[in-house]
Amino acid sequence: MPGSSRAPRGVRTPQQARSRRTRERILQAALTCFEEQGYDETTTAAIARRARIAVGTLYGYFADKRDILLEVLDRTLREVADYVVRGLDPELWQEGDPRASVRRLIDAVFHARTVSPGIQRIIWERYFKDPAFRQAVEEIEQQVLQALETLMGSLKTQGRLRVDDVRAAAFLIHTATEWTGARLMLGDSKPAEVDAAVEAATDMISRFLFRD
Amino acid sequence: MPGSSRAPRGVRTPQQARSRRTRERILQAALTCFEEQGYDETTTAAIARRARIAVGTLYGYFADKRDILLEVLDRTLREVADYVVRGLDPELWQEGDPRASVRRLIDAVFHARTVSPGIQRIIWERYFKDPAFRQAVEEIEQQVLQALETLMGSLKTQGRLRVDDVRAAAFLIHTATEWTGARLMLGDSKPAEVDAAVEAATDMISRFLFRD
Amino acid sequence: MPGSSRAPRGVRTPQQARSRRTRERILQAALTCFEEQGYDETTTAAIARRARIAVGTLYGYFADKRDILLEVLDRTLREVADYVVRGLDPELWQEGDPRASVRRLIDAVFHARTVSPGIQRIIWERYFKDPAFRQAVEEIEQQVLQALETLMGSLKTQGRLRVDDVRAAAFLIHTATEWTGARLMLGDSKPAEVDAAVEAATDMISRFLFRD
Amino acid sequence: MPGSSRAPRGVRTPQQARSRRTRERILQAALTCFEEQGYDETTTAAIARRARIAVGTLYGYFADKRDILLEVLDRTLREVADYVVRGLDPELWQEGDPRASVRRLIDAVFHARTVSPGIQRIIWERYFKDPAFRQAVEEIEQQVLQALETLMGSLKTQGRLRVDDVRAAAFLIHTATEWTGARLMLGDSKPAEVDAAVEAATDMISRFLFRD
DNA sequence: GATGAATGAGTCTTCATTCAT
DNA sequence: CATGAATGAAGACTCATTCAT
Repeated sequence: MPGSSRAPRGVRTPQQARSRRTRERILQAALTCFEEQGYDETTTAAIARRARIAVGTLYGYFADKRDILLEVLDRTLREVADYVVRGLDPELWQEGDPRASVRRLIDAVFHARTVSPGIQRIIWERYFKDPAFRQAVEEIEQQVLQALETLMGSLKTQGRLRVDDVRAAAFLIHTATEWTGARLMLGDSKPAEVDAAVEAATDMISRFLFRD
Repeated sequence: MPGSSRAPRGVRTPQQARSRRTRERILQAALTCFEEQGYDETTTAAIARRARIAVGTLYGYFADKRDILLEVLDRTLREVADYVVRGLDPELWQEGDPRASVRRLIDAVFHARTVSPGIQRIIWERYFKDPAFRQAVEEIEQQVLQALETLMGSLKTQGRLRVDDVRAAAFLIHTATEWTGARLMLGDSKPAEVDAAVEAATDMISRFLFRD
Repeated sequence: MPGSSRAPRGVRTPQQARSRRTRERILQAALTCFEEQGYDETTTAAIARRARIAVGTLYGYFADKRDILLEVLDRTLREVADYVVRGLDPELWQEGDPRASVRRLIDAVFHARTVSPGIQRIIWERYFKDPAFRQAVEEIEQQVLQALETLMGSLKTQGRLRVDDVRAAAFLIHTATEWTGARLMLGDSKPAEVDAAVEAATDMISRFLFRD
Repeated sequence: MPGSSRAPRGVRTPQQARSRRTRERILQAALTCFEEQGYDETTTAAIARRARIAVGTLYGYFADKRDILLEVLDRTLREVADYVVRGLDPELWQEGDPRASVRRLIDAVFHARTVSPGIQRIIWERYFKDPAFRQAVEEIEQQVLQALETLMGSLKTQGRLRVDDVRAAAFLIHTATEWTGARLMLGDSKPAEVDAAVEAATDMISRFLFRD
């Protein structure tokens, strides 16, 4: 949790009800502003205005603008990760067509991009720029990777997987689908392109994981 | 060519030798600055200083700072694309182990990340932020996609490919390896991770394209 | 007494014991903060934190931050003045070498600088900036001047003094030694410089006051 | 020269005529603002307004507000020091009443306080607050001390001085008169007090230096 | 009386861009 | 064409003080 691991200056840790509500309002306002205008384009004044508080109040809850972003991203990333992880329920992979399961995974990854797309664009924007963001992203990504790895591990035990390095495979699958999904969902692609890519990705990953 | 598609104010098409040399000096200086410090962190004054010209002179050759970046990126992207395309020579795929060819492709894509890594980070940073950049990137990417498609097309004609939608496959392969490579080469990954990913990617794409 | 000459809004005269104790805690906290960080650098929040009270509580006891300083200075000045006045006990001047007595005086003035040096620096800092401070300083200084004058008056009556204007002499001696002491004790002088200055000052004032 | 020993960011070193004039205008404007309102009370915007330039221009010539002050003080200090040094011409001390010479010195020191009194107040204000200022002050003070020392050295050679440690005596005399003068001239003293102090100081220093 | 969250005016500083010389 | 001084809008952040609870 980025926002609470630091506590510079007089950053209040919310304990009272009103305090917590204010903090929430700030984050909500920031989310909206960042989503609509991007990070650099959003001023602290704009966030404050939207949250209907004074600028100074912001600084009672967050060290600086970047600190707010860090927490907004953190939340968004969690939401996105949860979205994907939910699609990895091992039960869903036990029976039936493996290809259908792969397809479901890919759909999940792609659709996860529709959660706060503006924020997700900011994530790409900061990824190589700010090591702290990269770390935050990777930390949460671990959840997804872990789930993928666990799932694949159990499939492998059952002899249903043809993959050797499960860890590397999980990383590769996630990375490949993540960026493909991002480009298609956050850019300005046509639905047909998206469908074709989903289809191809399903093939690619199915063949990668399973024997025909 | 992003720089020449616009013609703001007094932007002249360089015709004289000195003019061309000055333009080159600016781009070279900008490249170095961007590479070392990033786009936002580079001031126009810094570029001018490094190019040993006056700030005002910049604006005789480029409409604004973004315009310089656009051209620097354009060049870098071309270089990167060439690097990859060179590894796609159909001759190399005609004979021998298909897996080795795939491996060569992946190596090429990964190693292409070592060309001006700072600039490439900027590309990721601007990709979703500025449509013009996205367009520039995609325009040049077409070269790679085209080459991939051509290559795969000929393989398919020879019945060596199990892929249906060649276009989608090309896109998918490129996208997947591009981002995987970027993360591993531009972030701070360990060599072992890189090797494992290359290995896994080779498997994935080989199985995607070829029957065992 | 600077703190009580004004009576803003809800400033209460402390009557209950707890009240008095809180007031004391604030002053003590402020003293420490000012001493360690200077006046401008100390925030009201820092004082409150150190006093383990809420910021708002400060304003129940003092009109504003400056008011707190005024009282802290007042106390420090009194302490410093007492220190010096104690060294002016007429008895000590009655007998023995007059030069030794002068020396004792100078030592006292110099050593008085070691009392809350940080606060004393603030006094110099505000002296010309805020008339109220200047007045406070001069008011307390009167004690020292008075003592000096009384002492010198009695010496003069005994015919041991060659000075005409006792009042002006007292002022001059005090002023001269005060600033010389401040520079040497509050700045970053070497002990040797201090000793040399004390020696010279002893000579100067002895010769000023007494016939050889 | 404090202002020129640093050159952070794009601080222009004035080489062209216009540049030099702008720099001068900034310093002049700053001098006036500081003199009238004090340092903290003067905003960079106010200086720019008075100099009839844009705020940004300030930062082309000075690293920050403090840097401007540093140079303004430097100039003022030089002026003040020159004023005093001029009164120390050894010729004036060769003949005639030594007491008259001392009196002239004291008059010089006191009157030097009338040069930019507002700026001088700032010097006292920053003296203990900012080591860089203290150093600047002491550096220039050396000129005065040097002149005093030289003068006293030659008087001593002639056997006209009863002082042993000439260096310490110079420091003491300067310090004592400086602060006495400052208090009387920069504070709000009455002329009578000033006169009495000058008279007493003349006595004190004459007796210190010369045998009756 | 105490609390501490909220206030918001006020500051310095940056930097892409322009334009007189 | 080049120069580089000048521009000035813009933005992040601080902190003494207030006031609802």
